[in-house]
Amino acid sequence: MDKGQKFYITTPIYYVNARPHIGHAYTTLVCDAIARRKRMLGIDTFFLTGTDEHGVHVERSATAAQTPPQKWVDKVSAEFRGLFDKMGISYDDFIRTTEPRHKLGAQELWKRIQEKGFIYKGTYTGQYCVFDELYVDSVGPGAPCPECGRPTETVSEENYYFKLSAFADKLLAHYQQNPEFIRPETRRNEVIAFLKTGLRDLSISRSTFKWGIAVPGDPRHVMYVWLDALSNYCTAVGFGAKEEDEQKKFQHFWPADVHMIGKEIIRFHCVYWPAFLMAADLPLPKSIVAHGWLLFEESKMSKSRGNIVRAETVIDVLGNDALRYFLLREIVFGQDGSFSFDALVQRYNSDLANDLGNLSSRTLTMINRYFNGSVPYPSPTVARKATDDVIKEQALTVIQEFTQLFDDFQFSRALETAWSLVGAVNKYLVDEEPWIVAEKEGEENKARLATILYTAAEALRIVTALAYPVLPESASKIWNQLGLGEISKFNLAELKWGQLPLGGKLGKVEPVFPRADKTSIERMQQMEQERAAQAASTASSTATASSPAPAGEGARPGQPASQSAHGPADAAPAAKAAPAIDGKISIDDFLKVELRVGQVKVAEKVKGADKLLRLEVDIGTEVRQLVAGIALAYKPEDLIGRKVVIVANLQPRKLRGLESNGMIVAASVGEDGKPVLASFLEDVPIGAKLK
RNA sequence: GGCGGUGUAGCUCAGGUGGUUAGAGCGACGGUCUCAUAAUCCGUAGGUCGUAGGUUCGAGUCCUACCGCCGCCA
Repeated sequence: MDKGQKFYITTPIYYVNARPHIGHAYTTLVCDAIARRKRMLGIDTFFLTGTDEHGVHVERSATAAQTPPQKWVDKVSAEFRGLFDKMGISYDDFIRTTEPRHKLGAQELWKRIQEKGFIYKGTYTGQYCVFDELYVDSVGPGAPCPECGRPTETVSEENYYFKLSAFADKLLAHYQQNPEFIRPETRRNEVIAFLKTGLRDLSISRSTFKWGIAVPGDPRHVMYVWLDALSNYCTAVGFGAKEEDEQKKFQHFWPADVHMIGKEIIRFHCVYWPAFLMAADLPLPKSIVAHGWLLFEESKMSKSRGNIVRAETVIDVLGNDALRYFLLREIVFGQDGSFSFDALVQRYNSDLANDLGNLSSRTLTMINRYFNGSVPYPSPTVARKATDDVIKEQALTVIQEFTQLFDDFQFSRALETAWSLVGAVNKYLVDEEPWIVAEKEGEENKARLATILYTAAEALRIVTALAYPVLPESASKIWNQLGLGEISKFNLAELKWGQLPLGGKLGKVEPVFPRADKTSIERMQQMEQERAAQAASTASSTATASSPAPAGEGARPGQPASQSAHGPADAAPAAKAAPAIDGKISIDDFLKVELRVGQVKVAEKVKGADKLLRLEVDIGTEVRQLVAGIALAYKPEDLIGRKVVIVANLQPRKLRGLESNGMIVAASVGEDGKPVLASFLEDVPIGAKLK
């Protein structure tokens, strides 16, 4: 088992029709953390990511931008790669579906499936959704796509089909026999439910556009993007290659151990992909893990609301590790999670700066001060107390629990466990008061001090080793400060208590996580605004063919950000972000509205309208007639003499034949929107302007 | 509409097979120490466990209905 043990993990390949954002970063950094941990455990690990570059979208976008498709995809692919490099993602390979090695491999896969007799030619006449690249046979001509709501086109095409229907039973049996195949379980259940309704054959070629991989033996057709894209998992490790070492690589790494995906592409990965592989007589991946979406919280504080947040923003202000830690700690893996700058900074400060960073700082500083920067010798007997062993025992427990949880994709809980040790050591230091012990004379006290600081430093080392996959940059720094050299060379499988070399010299001690102040949130928000504005201006000049649905009454507060591949959520983020940047208006916009205090002089019901009141309101300069829909909430007699706030410069409007010159300001309360008039605690003069 | 999930303190979440005063972290408030990154540590803060019924000696934990949110149904 251990001989030749390998681990092959993949991200989805990202569709180049969208710009990289924090959702892509999330998927990728989760895989990175897993890959780093596996490597640290001494496992031969291969971590793949890349870009998906074919399809009609790309062809149209490139055309619209008057750019050759290849040039277009080169540019966006480089953006993805640039982001991942900036993030320090430790991918072993970055595959692009426009590379020759991929094309050859994808065609090879096609040929194998064909040889086994699972491909046939058929004709499809009906509706086609260009955006989703899907045949939607459930709707008639002129109907919108049930998937994305965009108009469908009527097409009649001769295509190649894949005999997907032949695999329903086999797939079901596979799910049943391999409960780990689809994770989490709720997704597995969905797939099973889907499968039980039966499978129809799948059209796997297109002849209406050219930007794709030619179907072997029939260059009039290109391969269906998903067949093309999915095969990357094989082609990247050498499938279909002529070179012997590439073939060996495939033998070694295939099947993949984990395909990490977003929940929107489950069907493609859990149904189509294994069916393709079965048809080609290739081994199936060990497991397909679907995470949730990253949503952008509608902040109750109504602070702001970034639409699409770029990972770069967070990285530039707080660093890579802050982003990694936040996403892995805050979000329950598998579920949707929300991202906000507030939560990010809070997490950063409390967990990283205050807890871990400060623990490191205080412990190492004391070793520097009291022991000249050499790891002190703990006393085996005299100066030993039970509290020391409690820390040791807890550390051992944490190693176990962390391992179990992390390997079960429960990153959040794994980190929680690790941090329980951080907390325990901080408390241990307060309880043992090494700074007091240091002031006392005598060998025994000296030995006691040594034991305390050794215990703290050793616990710190263990947390650091465990946290490395999540916090590669900072863990390396702490490791260095502990005087331990290159952390990635450490074998995590051997992690146990007592490995901190006695007498070892500490490195230079300095803060690893400087506290973030309030301005960091503002800085990030500002960067987002600038980027969004910039994107909006470029987007207008290079508008893509598939423009997203209009924002309508504002994008729903839960835009998925973890789009991975051809899903419907692929609308260009730039355009989506543009209209409302972050829902804020300028002060000038606000000042356009003239709000004044007025006093109600006359109030009476409007005949024939049970909700309307006719009001005469004194606003200092004049008495205005207003018609307001507040009759259900206020009696006319209760209003007379009352001071209210009105919008004074609203265009006049006629209601029930009465001209209304302004609007009364009221809160809308409850489900039925009951109006509650705005008022003041202090007395205010009539005509006062609000600003 | 069908199937599935979910609704627990301000926030994010724990709460096998029903059983004393419903938990944690963060935030808030008060206090403490001083080695440390205005950090640590301690204490407090009173959440009808979505709503209404039901089963039971006893339900957050089982059942029913309803409400809300979410997902899947090519």
